[in-house]
Amino acid sequence: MKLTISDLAKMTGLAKSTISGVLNNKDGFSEKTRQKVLKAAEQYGYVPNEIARGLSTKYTKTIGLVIKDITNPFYSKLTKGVQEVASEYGYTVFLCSSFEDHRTEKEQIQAMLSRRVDGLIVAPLLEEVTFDHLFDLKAKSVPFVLLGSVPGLDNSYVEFDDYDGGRQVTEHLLERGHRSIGFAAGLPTSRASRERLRACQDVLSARGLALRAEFTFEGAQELADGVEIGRKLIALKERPSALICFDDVVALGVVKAFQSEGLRIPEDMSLIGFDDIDLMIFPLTTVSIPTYEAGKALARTLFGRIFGGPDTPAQRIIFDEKLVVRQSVRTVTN
Amino acid sequence: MKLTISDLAKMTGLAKSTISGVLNNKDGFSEKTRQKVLKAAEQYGYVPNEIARGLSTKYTKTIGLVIKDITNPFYSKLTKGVQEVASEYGYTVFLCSSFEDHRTEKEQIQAMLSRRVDGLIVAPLLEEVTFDHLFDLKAKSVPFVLLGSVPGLDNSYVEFDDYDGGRQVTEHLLERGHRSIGFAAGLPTSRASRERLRACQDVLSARGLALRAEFTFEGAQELADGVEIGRKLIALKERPSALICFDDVVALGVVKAFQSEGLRIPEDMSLIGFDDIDLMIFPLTTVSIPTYEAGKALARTLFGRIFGGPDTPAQRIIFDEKLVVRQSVRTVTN
DNA sequence: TTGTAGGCGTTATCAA
DNA sequence: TTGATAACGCCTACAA
Repeated sequence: MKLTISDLAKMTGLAKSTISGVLNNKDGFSEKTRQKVLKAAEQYGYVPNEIARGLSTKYTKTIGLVIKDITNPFYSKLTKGVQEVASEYGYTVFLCSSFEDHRTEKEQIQAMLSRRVDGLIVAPLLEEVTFDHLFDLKAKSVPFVLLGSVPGLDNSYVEFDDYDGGRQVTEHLLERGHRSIGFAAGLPTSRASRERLRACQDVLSARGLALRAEFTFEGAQELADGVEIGRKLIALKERPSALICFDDVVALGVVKAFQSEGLRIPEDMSLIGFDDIDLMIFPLTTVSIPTYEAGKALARTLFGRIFGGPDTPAQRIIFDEKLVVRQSVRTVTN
Repeated sequence: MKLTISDLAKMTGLAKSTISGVLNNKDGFSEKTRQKVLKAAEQYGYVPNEIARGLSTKYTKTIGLVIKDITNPFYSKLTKGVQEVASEYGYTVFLCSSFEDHRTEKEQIQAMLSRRVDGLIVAPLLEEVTFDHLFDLKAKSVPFVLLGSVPGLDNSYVEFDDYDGGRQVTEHLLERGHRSIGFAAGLPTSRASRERLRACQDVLSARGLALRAEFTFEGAQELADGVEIGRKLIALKERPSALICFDDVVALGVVKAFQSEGLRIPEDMSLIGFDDIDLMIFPLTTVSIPTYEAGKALARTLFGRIFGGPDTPAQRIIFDEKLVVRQSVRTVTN
């Protein structure tokens, strides 16, 4: 059914190696045979079998991308960046979502490895247990790049300065006169969320302030979680004057909860998010994060390592986060 | 470096074929050797090479997914559905975006084919030129499932009843008293957009009404396009009393444009979208589309064909679109 | 400049 | 119940 190199050899009366050589642009062939081969390949619609090629060259022209959730704009933009660079290189990408499950993450990496990807991009879940599977990759000298650093692992990574982002939003709120600040943190598996929270706490405590337990939430991930948190806040006797949300999606949920109760942002509470997602019509003050660029950087770094070999020095690329002031934070005058 | 089946054979003193047989759960091996093999594989961390396996079995345990834009919630949800089913089957998915470019679509399909995917899911661009590459797939009897039917191509597909969705929204507007209706259509490559537009025109003309040229737009795809259309509408002396948008993203853009000019939806114009995307806090009347379910259906249908062989009858799965009434359409009383 | 032979890691076939 | 041996489709020496 499918045409192979041997078929072409028979048809042209040439040897397999000749066909292979011409098709791979090696030199040392007469113009005549070259044309003959090219014409035959074209004519019969020969499609090289990358699987077979991969088996013999050790390059599958394939990379794996393991993210948390493709449904989140943060990751879909990142994915877009990765894909564009990959296709520039003639590479195809395997996409897997870990869905915030640690075991799935491991299994997906295994699956990619058994498919002999040339490299991996992983947005690893942060968790207490272990990063063994990532250290394993390093030990096996599989090329990979991480989104976010892993302590003790000397490997290339791309990350955002989440701590600084957290600092910026907190200072912005302080400048606007807020003293009672809440925080809707993400899942414990999110490094970004942790860093932002930590920065917030640091900045506050430097001013002799602190997050109050009843204004601090955890595990916010989807819109629904934001709605839930919004409802809880509404039910409280006293509300923080401002809430920092782990990301825009969660913030949007809070907005939704407030709107449905006839409350308004920022009049009834100020609100800040992270990501600066496109699909935002609410004038949310947020922090822009160059996820698309990061996706490209991840891919470029990975290809650097794939083509550069195991001695390629580890890269650390850090993207800044930048406060984008809109109208969801009001100025408090005590 | 990497452990192969031959290595295991040497280590255990058994033959390659024995190792292979045990590992693939074939029967006809004594419990003793079986244990011996399993233990060795476990102990030395043997990972089968799917590439080699693929070369010999013709199954790569790999499917390809070609969509238009992963950044659009419509496709990211669909992708999620596909992925979940794929991983149930132990399959990994190649993701490619055509970015609305016909040539890219063809190339990506080629790339997947050369990687010998077991099957393909394609959300094809609609365009005048040709569907040759899809007919080719059929001719080569590559298993594939389409999102949306292609005229004359007898192949499995999953689609949404876009015509009916268009009908529903138009009738809803008529019921609410609207007579001057505008339409922001998507790219000409979108079948969904065409169908909705066609339905709208049909319903209107059945009532002796018609879309006016100055209220009809084309090529709307991103938020920015919606903003643009919103601005144009604002600049007009006369506006339609309601605008139907090809999708929620575009509708969101229109909302944004109106809001930034201090105009309000639905007071200054009614608005309707399609998709019912999650990240919506604006109470937009829209049409819900089960994209996640469609993704699952696409994958299930594809696996049916992959495992069922070439004689598997073509499936046609049609999902209903359902009007979701919120508050972006006002009642007009003449 | 071209052809031959062997190998990549696996599965499948057939003897033993 | 096990073990040789030949594919699978391609690439890469090396020989002609």
